[in-house]
Amino acid sequence: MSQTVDRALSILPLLAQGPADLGQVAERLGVHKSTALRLLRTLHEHGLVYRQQDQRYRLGARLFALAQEAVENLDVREIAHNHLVELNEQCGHTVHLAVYEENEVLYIDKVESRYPVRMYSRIGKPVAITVAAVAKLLLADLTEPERRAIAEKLDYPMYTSRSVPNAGAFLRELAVVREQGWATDLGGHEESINCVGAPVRGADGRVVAAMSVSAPNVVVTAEELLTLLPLVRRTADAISREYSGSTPTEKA
Amino acid sequence: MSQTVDRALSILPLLAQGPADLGQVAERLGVHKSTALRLLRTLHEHGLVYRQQDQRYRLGARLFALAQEAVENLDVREIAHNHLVELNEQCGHTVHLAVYEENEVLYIDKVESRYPVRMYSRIGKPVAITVAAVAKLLLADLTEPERRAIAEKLDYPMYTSRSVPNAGAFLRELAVVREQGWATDLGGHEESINCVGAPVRGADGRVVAAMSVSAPNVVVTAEELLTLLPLVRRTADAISREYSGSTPTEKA
DNA sequence: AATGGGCGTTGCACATGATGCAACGTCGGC
DNA sequence: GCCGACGTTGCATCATGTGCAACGCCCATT
Repeated sequence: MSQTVDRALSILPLLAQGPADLGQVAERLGVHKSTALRLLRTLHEHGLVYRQQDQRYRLGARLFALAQEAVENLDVREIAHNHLVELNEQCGHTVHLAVYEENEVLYIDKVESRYPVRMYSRIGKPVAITVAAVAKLLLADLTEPERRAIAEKLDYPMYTSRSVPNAGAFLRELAVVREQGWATDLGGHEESINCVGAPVRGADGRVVAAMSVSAPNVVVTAEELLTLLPLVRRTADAISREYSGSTPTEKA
Repeated sequence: MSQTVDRALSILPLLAQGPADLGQVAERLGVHKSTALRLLRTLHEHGLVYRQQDQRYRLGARLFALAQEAVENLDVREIAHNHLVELNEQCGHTVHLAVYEENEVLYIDKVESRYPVRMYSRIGKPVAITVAAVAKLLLADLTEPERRAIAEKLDYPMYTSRSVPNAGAFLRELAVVREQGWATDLGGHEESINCVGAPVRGADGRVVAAMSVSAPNVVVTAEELLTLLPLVRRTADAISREYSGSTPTEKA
């Protein structure tokens, strides 16, 4: 809608692929160098873009700060966190919390028992939306036309032989999930990883987030993991209750 | 430099404080509602801003993705990570990696032994720049006028009685750090936490990052922590060597 | 040393595109 | 069922962003 801003913002994903110099930015934007320069300068002033010694531009530190503040303002996450930790202590497996937003599903919290490292490497990454248990839970709550629209737009990569293959299968899966109120991913993303998940609901019953427990085959079989389902659902329900009770999105 | 983009970008930190509706955004920007609307729409198209059910705006998911890609493009971090993990396995304490950028110091990696949770809660957060060991290391490498300029611009909050109190003390501390090639923070940020840090240098000798080991008094005394200094320096030097050797910022 | 090319930068004239206004539509509340 | 608040739209004005061309700088080449 606003050409100037549109161009400026287009620079960000461009730089996300790696540093670039002024000429490259101008070319890929299809504008004159001087125009690109002014846009970059403006981005720079706001800290979204950083200029390294070789004068090339890359994404700046303020982006982290913004993403950080953004995630901290999600009250679901704040409420859920203690419950996730507790669940992790009880079962020992990796616990995820995710939300749906604008055709994307993203993790907003994670508690991992065994490898504490590189935790943030998942946050913000595109979730395998067609197979992940949390994605199914979040999409299953949309209206039927919404589900259909999204299902048709998606790609269905065959991560494994058990990945959801196409829109039809996905919609059927969503119907099942919607009906039963929980979801699984049994080796659909990585052959040896299984997940069980349950939805977190707001006061109006709408799904506001989804959580899941993941574990590799070598630790527990899929059947054993499924025995955790009651525990997972209880945890999700506890979060739902607390979230509904504490007047969501009410503070400052 | 570019008014339109400048206004649009000013919306982001504004929303970082919490969701806001169109009127609030327009007012705080000092522009007409219709102008704010178009800016928000453009931000929305790029996924930087999200519109929740109550029509209020908040920061969007794409920010996470961008911050994520940005951090992955930092090759220091990639190279350092294994070394940090190794160090953590040897000493058991929390290990940090930080860089300096545009008057800010930020953590770009962290390995925590005891509480694997909420790791990302530190990433992107403003580091206590006047007291943190990594901050001293990074600032100590700047030129004298740069150091002076920054030292005078900073605030010197007294987190504890041992916090660095003012610009003069800070500059003296930086001189010491610059001289000795390592830094500490002994209860300057939190009364019971001590840190020891060492710099990571590029091929030209400039400090490109800094790392530190942190531990609470109740686990090890400051003196015991200081015995780790050789190990910390060895790790930092190993990272420096690998970073310098592998032709930094050279791939794609 | 001297020269040439590449890249970032600046000032400027032009007109495109951003701005504020006022009017309309819609939703929610007293 | 009316009133007020808020988001939304079309439009006339002109402020602002745009591309051009010229400059200066650094590095690489001979």
